[in-house]
Amino acid sequence: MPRTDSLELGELTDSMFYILLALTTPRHGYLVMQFVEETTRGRMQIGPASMYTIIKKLLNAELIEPMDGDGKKKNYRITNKGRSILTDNVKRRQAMVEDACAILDMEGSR
Amino acid sequence: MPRTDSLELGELTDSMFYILLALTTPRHGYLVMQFVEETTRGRMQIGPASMYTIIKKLLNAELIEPMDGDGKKKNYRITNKGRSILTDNVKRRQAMVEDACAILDMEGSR
DNA sequence: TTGACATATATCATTTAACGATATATATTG
DNA sequence: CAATATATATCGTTAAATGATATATGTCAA
Repeated sequence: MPRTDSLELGELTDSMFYILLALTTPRHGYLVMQFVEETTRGRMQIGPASMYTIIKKLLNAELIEPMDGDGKKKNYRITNKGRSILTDNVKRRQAMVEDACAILDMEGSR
Repeated sequence: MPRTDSLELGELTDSMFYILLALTTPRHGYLVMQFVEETTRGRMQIGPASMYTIIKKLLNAELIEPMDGDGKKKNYRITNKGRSILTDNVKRRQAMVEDACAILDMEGSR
């Protein structure tokens, strides 16, 4: 991950990927953490340190934007730029699975 | 990725994933670099620094093992443990794509 | 034959990513 | 009222990737 900022290349880490996915619906940080744990059925979980660190980074890169915010909760949602990068990354990951399936004996990508 | 060693959790980074995939056929480092660039059609490339750093790590974790070695070339191949972790990681990545497709409007995972 | 380029391996130092630990504050509920 | 859940935030550390660099051999064309 290092040496070059992954976002500058449009590459999302796994954590960024799921956080962006969560923010296709407006949510605040705590809900995002829950979303990730639920939709991955516990496969992946993101704690507060990672959460808020990454939120800050995604805001900075304008892949998400702040919204209204009810009380002290801060809501965010994905931007068009964010959505575009997210779909690119879905395709990139899909390609990885297909590459692997072609080389291993595994049946197609689903 | 930090804080906890990804290999101890059986999680492969993208680079490790492709290097393991390359070593389903015995190859030496330089060929692995070429393999990655070719099978990803340039999408991903791994330079020598990453290559040999990761090879060392995969050897250490016994996901790959050394072979014969012709002259100064050092050949490696995936172990059973490595293959098992690789297929787990294909499934994990497939699940990510499916999670994303279910939430975005994208058509199924292929 | 010599200079350029490809092949092949290796290490160091740096940057970025993830995250455990910890702190703070409010809301809920038993 | 105390415990737990909700909610956000930062610091310091560990791990991952890699640019730069070094070395050595092989190949091939001018």
